[in-house]
Amino acid sequence: MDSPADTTPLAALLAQLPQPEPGRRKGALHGSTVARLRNLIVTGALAPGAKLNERELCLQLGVSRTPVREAIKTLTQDGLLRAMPNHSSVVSELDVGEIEALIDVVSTIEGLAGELAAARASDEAVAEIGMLHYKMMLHHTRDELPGYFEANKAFHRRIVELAGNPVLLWVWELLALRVDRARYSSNLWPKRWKMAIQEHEQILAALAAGDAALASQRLREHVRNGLSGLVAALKERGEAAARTEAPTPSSSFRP
Amino acid sequence: MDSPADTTPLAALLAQLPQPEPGRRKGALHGSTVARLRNLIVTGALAPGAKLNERELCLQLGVSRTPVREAIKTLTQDGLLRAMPNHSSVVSELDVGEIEALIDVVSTIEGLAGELAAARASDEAVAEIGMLHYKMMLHHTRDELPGYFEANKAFHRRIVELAGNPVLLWVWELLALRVDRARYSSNLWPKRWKMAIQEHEQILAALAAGDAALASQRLREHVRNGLSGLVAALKERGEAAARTEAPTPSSSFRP
DNA sequence: GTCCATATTCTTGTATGCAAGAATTTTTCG
DNA sequence: CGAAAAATTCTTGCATACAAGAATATGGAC
Repeated sequence: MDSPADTTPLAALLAQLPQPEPGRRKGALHGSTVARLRNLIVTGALAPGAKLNERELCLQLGVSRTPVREAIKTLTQDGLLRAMPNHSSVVSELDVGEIEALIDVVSTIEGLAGELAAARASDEAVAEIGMLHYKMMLHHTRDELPGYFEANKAFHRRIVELAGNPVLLWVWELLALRVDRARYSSNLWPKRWKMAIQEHEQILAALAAGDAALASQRLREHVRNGLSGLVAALKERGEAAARTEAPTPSSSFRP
Repeated sequence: MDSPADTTPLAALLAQLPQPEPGRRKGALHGSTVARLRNLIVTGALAPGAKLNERELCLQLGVSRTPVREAIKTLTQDGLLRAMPNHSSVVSELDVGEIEALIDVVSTIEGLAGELAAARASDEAVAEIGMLHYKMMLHHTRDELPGYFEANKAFHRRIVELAGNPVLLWVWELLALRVDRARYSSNLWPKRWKMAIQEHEQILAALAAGDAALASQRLREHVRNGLSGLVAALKERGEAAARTEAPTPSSSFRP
């Protein structure tokens, strides 16, 4: 029955795909499985709405169902998957409404981070954050989008860390997952990157001056502006896709 | 006599122990196990610092290791447990520092909720929240502490729901877990309950007036006051406990 | 040919087995 | 008698087996 290649295309993929680790120690599978599966979702390799077949994932990831199921549970809690009992888990939809909801929450959280961070910002910390800012600009000049995203995220993260509030950092990281996913889903250079760089510099200035209210306000608005731009880009792209796409049988109506 | 034993000693024990649910349908074990274990932690039946032995928990909860392990993973993500690879999970310490960190975050989140809710508050919604407020007062007059906590939480939750932002509600629920745990750990009537009731009424007034800025500020301060009082009570009690006894943390508890 | 009932297959939920690493006890040597 | 080392036991991490429910295919009646 199991003739070569054709019957099990997954098995072929299996051999090429990155196995967990050759020198796998014992307690490492859960964490790495979560990370790899999360990456598949955040980067869009697993598209929103995709059904997750556990057995298939086991083959893809080269592990048994136990760590896969644990990872699914974890990512469901993080809001990246949706689960219904006795049904396959599904990659949660990335609707614009959720990103709009994110705007208020993330901007508020980062505003708080700026407020707390400004009160504790040493010269060294400000210099470090400034370094991340310049790193981001460097990636921009090189036209390296992933590096740009990464440095931008590090810039924000460092400010949240500087706030010195572990609960705040915890919440921020949960939110950052969804923000990352939204960014990847557009995979576009922010139209307002020039403005963003200016805003970063103003945030740095407020932090350096220890002006909590100003840092808070500027971070809040910077985040709001950035995510709003993202929403606009997604809406644009969504409309473009709707125009060009083949006619869908069921729910086709015109605005 | 329990002579045979060797083959399946657990099976015999399982029959007597409280089963999760007689009419157990298939997909229900994970959720109920999480809920029961979480309850043990939040209420303090599993004390901070207690080590969780999976096999023991299986016996106590009457399920196999799989759902128990899933529940442990879930609660670890929620911050109620701490896990180290190849070691038993431990109920996370409820240190005052974390509650102090919670103050900034929860007050900010609820402040945002108040702001958004005020803009959307219908008369009906305000009336419903007012009802919850009176329910809380009723429980106070009856000296029913759990009911008081519950109604208080419902009051706050309803406002967050009213904000109409699912991400905000998600974050609030995660934070509320930790707040609940802190409250249970004191298990005391708030000293400032009278003030709290006044503040609730002022919040209601701001919501009814649709004054977003005022509702936001009042909620923020109300939450900050309440949690600060909780911290004060815990510090007081911690000092009292340190004076009188040398407690021994243990993993054993009684059903 | 279509629709409904039934049977088969597939997928998830739960339990259990086995091995690696940690904890504990026992043994051995100074 | 004490301490280090070895062995036993215990606990977790991962894999797999089995069962219940859902999805899909098959067959029959109209």
